Amino acid sequence: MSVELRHAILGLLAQRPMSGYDLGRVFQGSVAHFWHADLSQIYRTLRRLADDGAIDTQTIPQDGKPDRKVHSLTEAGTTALREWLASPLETEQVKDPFLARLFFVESLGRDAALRLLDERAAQTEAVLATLSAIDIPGDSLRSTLYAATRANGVHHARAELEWIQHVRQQLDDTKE
Amino acid sequence: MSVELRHAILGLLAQRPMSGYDLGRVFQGSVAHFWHADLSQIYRTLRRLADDGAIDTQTIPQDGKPDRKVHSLTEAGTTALREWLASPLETEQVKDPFLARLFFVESLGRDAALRLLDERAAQTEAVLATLSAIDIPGDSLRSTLYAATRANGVHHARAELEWIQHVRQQLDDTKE
DNA sequence: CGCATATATATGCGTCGTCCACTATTGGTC
DNA sequence: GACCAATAGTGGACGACGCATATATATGCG
Repeated sequence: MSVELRHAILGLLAQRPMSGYDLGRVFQGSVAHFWHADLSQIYRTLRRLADDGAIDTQTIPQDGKPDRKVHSLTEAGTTALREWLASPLETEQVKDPFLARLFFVESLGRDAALRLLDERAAQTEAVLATLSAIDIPGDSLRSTLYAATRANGVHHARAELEWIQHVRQQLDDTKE
Repeated sequence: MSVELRHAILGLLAQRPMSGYDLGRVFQGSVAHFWHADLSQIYRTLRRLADDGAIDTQTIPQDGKPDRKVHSLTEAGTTALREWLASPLETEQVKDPFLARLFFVESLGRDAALRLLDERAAQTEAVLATLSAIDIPGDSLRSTLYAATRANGVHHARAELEWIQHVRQQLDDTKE
């Protein structure tokens, strides 16, 4: 729930100072499998972080392009990040559009449910391929944890495929 | 993304006509493992569905309590539901606060990461216990699909626990 | 030459969603 | 008797978010 983008930005800036545009590329790239954010939202959040004194901004003039504003954590920002990291885990409120659809597809009958599962299986295979493609080098703590976030997706994708097989069997036993 | 609460409400009303308050209890209860919604949001969405002519409202006077407004699908509502169910699956944009935390907890060191995993494991065990507790009776298509939505949570909870074990081992091999 | 794309930041609009408060009554607990 | 929860619905405030658009320039493609 509570203002996660703020924390994600603090976390990224703790790793290295960056501009809003840089953050946008990171959210589109390396961390896209666990977080994403719109550029306009990033800039708005950066402004609020600056207002709260959590980040320092250094303006680097460039010719041709607009000024680069490189943001880095202040002491207050570092403290805020640590507080978030140390706070107890909230139980996440689930919203799973696919499961909702599977549940409600009942009104279209068994075959529609099976087709939906096929579609989901294909989608999951694609995700699995994407996540497996990259092998993360290095044995630093950071790269180990980064690899872990990707491995999480792999484990869940496999679980999803196994579950789909399970449901297919259940549906085969269901008359109608 | 796109206006899922509308569709979830259409789906529930297709199963049986209900009041907004009833919907609230369903979102807090039987479907809470894949969707939830605030009462005020439910009432607002019902109003918009009524404006769009997707639902019919029958007011049933009660003594003592406010009138019950029982909503049911119109033909237009049924069509809208079917269209949603038949539309192609969108690839869901992931936002996983836990994975974000795990990635950024790097700045607190290896022990903090291990503690976070412990917390997650406990949380996941609790979810697993809740989901496993209920055995769904019946072999109708609806109850099979409902059981499937719960089984999904079980499969993923187990995958999460396996993944945690995997990450613990990786961290043991990581110096620092 | 025009058009698309990348770099870089920012504003505005509208929706969605959460929290809180309020109305009104019945029934149960301390 | 006072307080709280459940039933049933309504309304406001506010934040988070996504999409479109604006600005300004450089490079590359056909």
